[in-house]
Amino acid sequence: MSQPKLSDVAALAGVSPTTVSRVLNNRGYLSEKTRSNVFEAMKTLGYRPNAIARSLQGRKSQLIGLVFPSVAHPFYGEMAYRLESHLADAGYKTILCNSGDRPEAEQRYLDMLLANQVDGVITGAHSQLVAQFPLMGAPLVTIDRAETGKAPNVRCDNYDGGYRATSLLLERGAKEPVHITSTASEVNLRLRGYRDALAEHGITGRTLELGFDTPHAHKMEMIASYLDQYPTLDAVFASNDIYAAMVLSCAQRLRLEVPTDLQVIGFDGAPYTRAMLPHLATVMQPIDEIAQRAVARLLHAIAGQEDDLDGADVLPVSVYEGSTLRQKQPDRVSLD
Amino acid sequence: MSQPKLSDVAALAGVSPTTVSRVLNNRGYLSEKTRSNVFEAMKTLGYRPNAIARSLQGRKSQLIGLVFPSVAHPFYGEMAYRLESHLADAGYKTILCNSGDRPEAEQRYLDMLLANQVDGVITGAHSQLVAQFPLMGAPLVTIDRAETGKAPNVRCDNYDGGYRATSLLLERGAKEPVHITSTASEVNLRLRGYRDALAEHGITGRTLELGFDTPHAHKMEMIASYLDQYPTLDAVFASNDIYAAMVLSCAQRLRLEVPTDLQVIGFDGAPYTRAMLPHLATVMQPIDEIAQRAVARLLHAIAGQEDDLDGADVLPVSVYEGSTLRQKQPDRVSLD
DNA sequence: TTGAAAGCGCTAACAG
DNA sequence: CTGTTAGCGCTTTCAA
Repeated sequence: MSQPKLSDVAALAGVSPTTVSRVLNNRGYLSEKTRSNVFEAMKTLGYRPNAIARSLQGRKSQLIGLVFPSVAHPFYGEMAYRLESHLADAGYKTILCNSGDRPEAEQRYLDMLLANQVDGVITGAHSQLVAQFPLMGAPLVTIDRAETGKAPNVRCDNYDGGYRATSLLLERGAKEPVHITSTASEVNLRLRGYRDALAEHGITGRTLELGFDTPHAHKMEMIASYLDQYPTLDAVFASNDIYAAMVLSCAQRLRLEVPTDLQVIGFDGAPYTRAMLPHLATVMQPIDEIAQRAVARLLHAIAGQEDDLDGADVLPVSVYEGSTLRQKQPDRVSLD
Repeated sequence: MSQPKLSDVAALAGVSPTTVSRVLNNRGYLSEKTRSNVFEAMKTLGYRPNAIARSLQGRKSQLIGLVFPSVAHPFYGEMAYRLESHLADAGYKTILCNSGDRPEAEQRYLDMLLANQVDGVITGAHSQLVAQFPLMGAPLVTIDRAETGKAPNVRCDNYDGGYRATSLLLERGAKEPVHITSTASEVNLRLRGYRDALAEHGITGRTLELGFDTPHAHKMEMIASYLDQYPTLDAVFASNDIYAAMVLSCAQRLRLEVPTDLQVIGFDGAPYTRAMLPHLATVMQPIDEIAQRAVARLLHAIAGQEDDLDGADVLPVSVYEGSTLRQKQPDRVSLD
């Protein structure tokens, strides 16, 4: 037989299946002798309990669905890595779903996950998912994006990140910083932070929207022609490190000196991104802390506990200055 | 009841469970009337078939395990994304495992996957897995690394990549190119390509080994001090784009002009890496083709077909020249 | 301390 | 065209 089953072990050990199950789950009273007998039988048969059968009979599959736009993206890749690691530590397995930001795909994945009896779902892509959350049948935790609806959410302090990034640009002498983002909606907290920081200096600001589905090459063109069109722009706050990196490339192409002519700061600060672009200033998300909190809240919900945080859980960001920002201005001594 | 089951649908539709199962699987002859009755009952109950139960009773779980060092790494992230997409298209779900290159972790993940009755495993991390392959119980396809043992492998032409990268550096005037890699083992085909290309020009070459577990900051130091120590080095072939990017940063720090003083070429060319470092020359792996082939071979094996390729499946690389290589030399006209 | 029996939700014979 | 029966591998009452 290919895969030995519990009853095979029982037969070899000369006990009942129930007993084998007991030693497997370390439940109830067993004599030392039976235990070792059973263990030995398991060894010799190379027995491996069938997780599927266990899930079927019990209520929990120990499966968690992860739904992200794409793990190819450095931020989501890092996040997925962290989440999977923490879930594995807690004895959970991770089903990976790349929804590509396509709502139908999200929907299909969600159906699939529920059909597979996942104990919970973590998502960073939630047009669909959040709407269905109340009636979903499995706990959901959302990550990163501002929540819509009432699903538990863990994210970094996007507003503060936007505010601090922009303030930093201004502190270092920027007069006209632009914000580059995918889409400038009203719920975009990074944008709000940017605007508020500018407002304090009486500046209005400008936003370049790249769109979600725009092909990469086109985005490059948009950035380049924008920088070209507004030569007075002297700083960029990009809503993620990819865009920031693209700005760096465009600047090089346009012979703009960074940070002299143009200061640049990004957002995310995933380790591999930092490794590839160590000079890029960025607002660093506490990725691992977010992952840990998300897992903790999900497991909490799975355990049937009330979610006392009721909604969002906002973690602090930190700023990495790199060398795409100008040096700190020495305190000016007023001489007049 | 929370989740309606097949028998609930049967009851509501006034038929037997078998019949419901039949319409679900579209098997056998059904009267149109029963079909629609059953469908309606499913609709009103919001029925969703329990995949776990199906797997238990049937033989296949439609689950595939993906074992990689870390999806946070741009190359593996992209690969995982592609693999998951192709697997989903074929109706398979993906269990994600980040082994971090720790053999015990690989072992634990493998056990977990088999316990979960995965129909197959795809891995890019196979110290352990490959060894056990013959007795594993589920088909395995390995990716990227040179195979050890007899497991089916899909990868790019690492030797050719190394050869062409190095040849290109030489063509563009390099006299002393160094190869930077994690570990310079005998089975390192990129290194072999590098050496052979150099040999044709009568050059010996030099290798800097960074190690697998070395912390990032330390790797940076190693590169910087190496470049410092051998000022005659005029080109770098890095075994991946991260190392190449690190070389770029070090060069900047050391005031080495790229490509004038130092030419650089990397390896991998994942799209997000390309977006972030568009000027970096690199040997591009055909990531999506590799993913497609790997999935095809795995499904083939799952279907019980013989694997006619018996071992490796090597896909061609392409070279992206960026601007970290010197310009092509104009054909010299001999005047003497 | 152990076993027998029932059943998790579904499908696959085998009737009819 | 449809239903009955049995069983996937395991755990869980309930008894002994």
